[in-house]
Amino acid sequence: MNRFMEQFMKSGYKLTRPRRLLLERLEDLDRPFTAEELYEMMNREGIGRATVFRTLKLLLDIGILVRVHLEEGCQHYQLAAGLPGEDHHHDRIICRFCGKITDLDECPMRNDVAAIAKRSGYRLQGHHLDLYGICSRCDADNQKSH
Amino acid sequence: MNRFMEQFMKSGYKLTRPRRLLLERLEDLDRPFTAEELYEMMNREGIGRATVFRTLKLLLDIGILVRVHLEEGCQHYQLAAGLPGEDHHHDRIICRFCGKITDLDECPMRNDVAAIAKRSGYRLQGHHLDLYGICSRCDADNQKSH
DNA sequence: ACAAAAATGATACTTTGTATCAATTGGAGG
DNA sequence: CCTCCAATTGATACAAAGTATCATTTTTGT
Repeated sequence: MNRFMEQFMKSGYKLTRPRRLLLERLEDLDRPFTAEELYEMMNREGIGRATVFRTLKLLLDIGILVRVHLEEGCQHYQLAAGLPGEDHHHDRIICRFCGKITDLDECPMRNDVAAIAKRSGYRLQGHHLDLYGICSRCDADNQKSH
Repeated sequence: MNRFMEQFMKSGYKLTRPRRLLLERLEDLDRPFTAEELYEMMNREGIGRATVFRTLKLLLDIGILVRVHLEEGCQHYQLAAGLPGEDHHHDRIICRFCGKITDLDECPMRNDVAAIAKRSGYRLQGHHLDLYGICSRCDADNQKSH
């Protein structure tokens, strides 16, 4: 009976075998995962597709999981508890030509977050910044072909 | 024969009836659209599903379209020419509890873009910033239920 | 231990595409 | 202008990622 199971029952849901197994697996999953990845794990223990997807939805409702939005195969899930407060972010530049992704070393939002939280009234937990452009290499290649 | 059709033929592709019709529709579409939306339009003129998706892919390759990444139903397409340079952006705060979305009135990135472009070597065209948190209302509701 | 309510899993269906392939068409060259 | 053939099309079947239905099973309050 881990912390997720308690939270689950407190929310008024029954703790069944499939749910118990799923919540056990969840403890190890510190990185974002897709529904399909989770389904494959659970299916090896005989748990059906519908149940996995239904349980994912419940966990989102309860707040144990959050959806994170990654460019590639964009529906991912992540433990809400794994989000380290305002430090959770994901900042990068994507080349619209070749798709190359460069992660930003420094977060351009670091000085703005507190002010935005104050003005907006939100308690901020993190962010996701995608800059779009043309990388230097593609830019050079395009110049040549003119 | 509009600018898209010229660019299409210059790239070595045949300008067929379905493609001509699709490129005509494209001229009006200034907002992001999904493949499905485009398919519905084209299908009314008797153009097949496969052709619409194939042509979309070609237009991405050629650079007439870019994919934009919106949270809701995340695969959208947009005219590359419609992107207004560095002014193209989309900044907002999303409540992880109720899903409420608040658009930011001022762009927190406005002062950082030039420096990032310089350091990264990318020619920046726009960005997309999602802040995540709990809105004041959900935050208050959660306090109460403890 | 029992009954009611909740949850399950098999199955069929939906949505958003992709692969196949026989039939058609655009356009380069004569 | 006409012909030919590679490129393209659309019908169809298939795939991946879910969702809806419903008869059966499991939990839990008493």
